[in-house]
Amino acid sequence: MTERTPSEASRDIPEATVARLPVYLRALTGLSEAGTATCSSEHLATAAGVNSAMLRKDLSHLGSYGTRGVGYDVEYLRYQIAREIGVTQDWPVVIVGIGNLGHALANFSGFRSRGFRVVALLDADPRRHQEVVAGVDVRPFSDLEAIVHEHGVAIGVISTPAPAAQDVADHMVAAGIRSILNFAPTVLAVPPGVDVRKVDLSIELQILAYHEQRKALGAAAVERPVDGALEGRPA
Amino acid sequence: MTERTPSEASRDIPEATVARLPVYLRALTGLSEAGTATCSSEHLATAAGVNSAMLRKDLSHLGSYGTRGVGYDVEYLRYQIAREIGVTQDWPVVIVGIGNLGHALANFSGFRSRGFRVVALLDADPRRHQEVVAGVDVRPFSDLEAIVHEHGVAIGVISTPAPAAQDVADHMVAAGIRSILNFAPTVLAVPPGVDVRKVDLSIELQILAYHEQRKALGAAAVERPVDGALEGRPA
DNA sequence: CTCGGTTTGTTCTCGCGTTCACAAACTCCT
DNA sequence: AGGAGTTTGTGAACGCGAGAACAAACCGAG
Repeated sequence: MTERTPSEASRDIPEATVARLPVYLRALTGLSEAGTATCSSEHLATAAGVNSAMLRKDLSHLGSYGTRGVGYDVEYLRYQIAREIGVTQDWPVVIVGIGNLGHALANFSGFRSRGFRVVALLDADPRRHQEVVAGVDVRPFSDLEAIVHEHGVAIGVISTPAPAAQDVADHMVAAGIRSILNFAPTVLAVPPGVDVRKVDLSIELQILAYHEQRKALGAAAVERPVDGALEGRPA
Repeated sequence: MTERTPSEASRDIPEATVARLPVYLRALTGLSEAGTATCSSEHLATAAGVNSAMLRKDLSHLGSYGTRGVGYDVEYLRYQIAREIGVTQDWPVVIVGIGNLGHALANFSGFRSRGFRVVALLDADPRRHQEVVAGVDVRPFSDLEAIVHEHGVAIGVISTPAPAAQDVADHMVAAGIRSILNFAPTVLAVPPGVDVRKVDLSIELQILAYHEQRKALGAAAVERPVDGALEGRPA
């Protein structure tokens, strides 16, 4: 096993590794712009904020790029990771729901610079159809299927309010989109074969709040130890 | 072990469970608004998009709320989870970096409705200091420490461009903030005891792109089976 | 009061992900 | 050429999380 033929190695990369590859890619881009030609796993791992052993294992899943005793060629590794992720090609993307968040997403330069091209902005509200955001005009949601077929869109972004999200997702799937990035705070039901990733801003804050509360509780427990049953039980 | 005193049970909840509690909370709020008084683990799990066994195990970590043969009291469980997360109290939040994304975050109603209150918007650019966003006026970044102390801010949100993020984080930590939600595409270095969660929009898209490429490759392999060494290579 | 039906809480098992530790391999210096 | 120093790639150990399965507990009918 562990053949170094790309198509061999590119089989079954662990999900956790896939989620970190973009971080490595970003770190490598930074090193490249800084003029670094070669880097060790330790160096790159620090830049990516991970353990060096984990980095090496992650990279080993895509092949044996790297030279023992030397390190990794920044440009070469960057290209290999980009190819593995698939961002050497351009991905046309459509954004549905042009509210505050949709505006921000449409203007986000990080998409363009990382292989994604926003080909259309859609909104159900006719009052938004006059607008032009980030050089792209907002079109009616009913144009979705035509746009998907015209540009070969494979990835859709949902930034609508929660109640509209499922309907939008259904239409996306019907139009042939198989990858959805969902910013609406709702659980989406999609048929098998369709990937959904969700980004929920308030969930992240709530996780922080939990730990923050924990810290405060821990500090309070030092002052006044123990004591449990207090707030529970209306039943 | 497994005492049901809240303070006992609230020790060491697995991180994976913590990340799902907000989802359950959202699902319960939905059920509550729909007028549902009681629900089974199966019902709630479906609403939250998870397995019922996992839901029960998650809930068991915070205590034995729920009645065998009956299910969970929606309101009661909702309160217990909210208390466990810490969103029964209000968390003052400060947002730094009022660009497109900062605007969207400041206007995001989901924060307010889930126990978070934006007490200040900060930006280093003086041209933005005249603006009023979502009823809050944009103030200079140098006001950070004063605001943190005045309002007892424990959570900071960074929505600046990447190059400014580390500096902002440093000032936040210096001002006493111990929880940071970072939207800038950079790895933040913070001292131990400070929690950082990151949301990177382009990383999510890249993960989708990887799987999308995979699907396309798989489909191609069906047409033309086998054969390995093709795309790799610029040694 | 007893019994059948239902649902929770928990135990057990399995697989994945992370970390450690080391052999293999490369460079550079003598 | 040979050896010392470095760094990668990987095998093995460990811990955590997910799912299946089951006993305990509760309700309601008779």
